[in-house]
Amino acid sequence: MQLRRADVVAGALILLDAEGLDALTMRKLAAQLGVQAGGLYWHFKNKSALLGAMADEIVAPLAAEPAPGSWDAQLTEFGHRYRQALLSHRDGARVVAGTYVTEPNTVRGGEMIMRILIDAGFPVERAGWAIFAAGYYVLGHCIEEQAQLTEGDWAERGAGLPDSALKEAFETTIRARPEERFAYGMELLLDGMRARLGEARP
Amino acid sequence: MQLRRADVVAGALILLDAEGLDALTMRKLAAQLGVQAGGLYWHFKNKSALLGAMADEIVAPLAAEPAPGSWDAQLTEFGHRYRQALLSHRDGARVVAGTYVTEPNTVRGGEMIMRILIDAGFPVERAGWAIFAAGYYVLGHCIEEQAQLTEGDWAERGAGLPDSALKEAFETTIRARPEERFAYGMELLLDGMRARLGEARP
DNA sequence: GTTCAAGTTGAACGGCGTTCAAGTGGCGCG
DNA sequence: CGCGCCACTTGAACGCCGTTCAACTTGAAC
Repeated sequence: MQLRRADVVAGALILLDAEGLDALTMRKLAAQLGVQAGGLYWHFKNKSALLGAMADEIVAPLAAEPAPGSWDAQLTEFGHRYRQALLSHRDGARVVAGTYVTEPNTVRGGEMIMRILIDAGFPVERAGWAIFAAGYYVLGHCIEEQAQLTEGDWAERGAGLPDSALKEAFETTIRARPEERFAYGMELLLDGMRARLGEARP
Repeated sequence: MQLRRADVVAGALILLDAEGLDALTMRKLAAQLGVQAGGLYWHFKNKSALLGAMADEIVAPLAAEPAPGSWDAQLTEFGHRYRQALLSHRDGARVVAGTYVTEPNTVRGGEMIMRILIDAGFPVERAGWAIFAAGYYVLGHCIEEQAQLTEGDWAERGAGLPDSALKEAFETTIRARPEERFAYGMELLLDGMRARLGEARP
């Protein structure tokens, strides 16, 4: 029974969910697929190409059309879809952050969201900047959200802090409902975009 | 001649600047310090503790008092200081992103910026959320900025894209003056914070 | 049934982080 | 001044990693 490229990616995502990114090894993946490690290099030129294919798979939901509505509602929906996609696999955010892909889903998603902002009235350049900014925010937020799941030692980290507003903020922040916290940051950026659009200086 | 903890960190930062994060190896660092690799483990329990100490050193400029002024001017200044600190060492942003530190400079910087937002009228929780959001943005932006320096292959990446608004945005975005692009994203977030403060629903 | 490319093996290479018993050197104390 | 001790270093090993490559096997097309 021979492997296809897609089988390797699927197997890699299963292993990722089971053991996390740090334990995702070419040898372990090969073993799970019933194959020797070297054989994987026929399908992917190296590990990072494999991770790129995994990232594109993770991000696949972004290639779907957004629901009709105002540009800011669509952008919000997009942000939440992005977050959900990243959270749908263990360490998904780190996988996506570590690769720079020009594969189909990533590209389609990017085009979709660009169109939303351009139609709303942003010049191409500003639309690009705003999307990159939002992308950094979502990725950073999700990386931290997933780090919390993996290591149970956030309390320990907080314990290293002296008493201060920082400590209080740290503790309430990491205990907050992540969904709500995520939406807040998203709204901050959206307020900024709305303000600039309203004043015709986007 | 024996080593001190601080000598190890200093040597590590020199090696980082010379060869980048991926080539920062315990063996290479030891060689540069005129020592065997195992010896480093007397000073740091493992590599990630060393990276944590490096991160705190990189971020040291954030422990300084901000110049007097309005809260939003101070926050802007802080963001730019953060960016400059990250850019001041090769791969500095990746080093800082990969660690979670409770060391002195990191803590002092965090307390400083919390105070700015709280004095401006944000409830502690919202101040924390806003700062985390801004932090993700700065880190993400700088990681990308530094990736550009290291690999000269952005053009090649763009070439993989089909013609579209995305391609145009991609190309103009990555060629833009990074300082200007950075400031734009920063302003987006600040607009959001100002809006929420003005309407008394922070 | 033969052919031939697609796919796999198995072994090796060099490098990594980390551990640890054994050694050494500098410093304070008597 | 000399001694002892402990902070620091050695040197070698362990187990893991990504990657390479010549040799082998398979399976489908003719």
